[in-house]
Amino acid sequence: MGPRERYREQVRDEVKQHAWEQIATAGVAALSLNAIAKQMGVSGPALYRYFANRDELITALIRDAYRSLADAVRAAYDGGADLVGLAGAIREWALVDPHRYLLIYGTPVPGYHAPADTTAISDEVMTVIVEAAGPPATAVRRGLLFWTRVHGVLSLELAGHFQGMDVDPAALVTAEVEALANRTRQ
Amino acid sequence: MGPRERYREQVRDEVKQHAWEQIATAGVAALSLNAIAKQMGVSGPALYRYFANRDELITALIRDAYRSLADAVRAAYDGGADLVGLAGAIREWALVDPHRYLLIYGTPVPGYHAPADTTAISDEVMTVIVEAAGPPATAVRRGLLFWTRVHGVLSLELAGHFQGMDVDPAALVTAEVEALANRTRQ
DNA sequence: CGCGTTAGTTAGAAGGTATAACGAGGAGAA
DNA sequence: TTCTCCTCGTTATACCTTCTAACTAACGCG
Repeated sequence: MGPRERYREQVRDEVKQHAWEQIATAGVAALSLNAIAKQMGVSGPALYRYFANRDELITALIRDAYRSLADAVRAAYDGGADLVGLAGAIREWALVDPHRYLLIYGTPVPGYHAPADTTAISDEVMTVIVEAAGPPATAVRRGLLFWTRVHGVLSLELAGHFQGMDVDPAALVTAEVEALANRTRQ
Repeated sequence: MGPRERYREQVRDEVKQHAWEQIATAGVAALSLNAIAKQMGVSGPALYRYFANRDELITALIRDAYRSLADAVRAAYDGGADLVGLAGAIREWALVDPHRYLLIYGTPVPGYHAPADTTAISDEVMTVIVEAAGPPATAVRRGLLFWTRVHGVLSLELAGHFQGMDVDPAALVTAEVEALANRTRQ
């Protein structure tokens, strides 16, 4: 990789870093290429050398978010976590930057279709979950239920729908996953 | 109510109707006062007589959405539906216009805080669910779990995350709610 | 050393929210 | 009935956004 490409990657990373800061404070809707350019001390159109348009930047961010989540889940599993531990790891990851979680699992951007490689990373997460969800006969089913239950609590928590409701989200997630592990009927 | 106010309400309703059409096709992010004005054959600024800004329009839409959901849930309950029936009614309501459900339970608009009356309607929904979730001792808990489970499946379904995954969302919701009704441990 | 790619610039189109200032007309009061 | 005032819709404008086009400067590569 020559110096040209290296510089290019460096700038792309810097753009994404600023983008994450904007998303963390005001959500993806407020993401502005112009504002990022201003922060970086360049003119607006300069960024179009690095990202064809706003969607391509968001796609890159989504890919990175999936990658980060997959790594976190994989690390927890390799560290010996069971389903409850996995759920905790996912929740911790989400709480670090709620908008990052919502970028993946929140309201989809209209007209946006995830490229194949992001769905591949998504499958990677699911694979780990299913692996942790044994016994094999019902692992896929249990993995699916794990996913919907954790997401059910987590997305409502992140969206602030538990506000003033005397709910302990961490305990709720744990209880839901434990109930999943101990139940007899599907 | 004089003719002035009546006309005012009429125009507000017309604006909201166009707004729903836009949201249904392109999501709330693409909601444009300007485009609505064009559709109605008036200039852009004319609409600011009826809605102080874009946020106020969205607030009105959210209120209407909550109202509609509460009515649907209430109607199902009065029609003799149990928890499974209620879940089905909620899902049906959501599928009629996915963006309407996501407007309420999807990624929150940054900086937006729901006014008290919308949370009151939201409580109304919860009250019906808890009523249907008896016995009283664990009704609140079961109502909460009902909510998180149904939302978990529904939001993933609406966001298209089950695409190509061989999942029957309707059966999944039913199974989750039934498991909730038949389980012994919390 | 020079050629060619690449980065960054300014200008500008198209479209968005929102405010200000102005003219026209209907509702309601005298 | 007439007069007054409020409300509505208009245009003009400021400022924001994404994104394209055309040009210049500079840097890496052969």
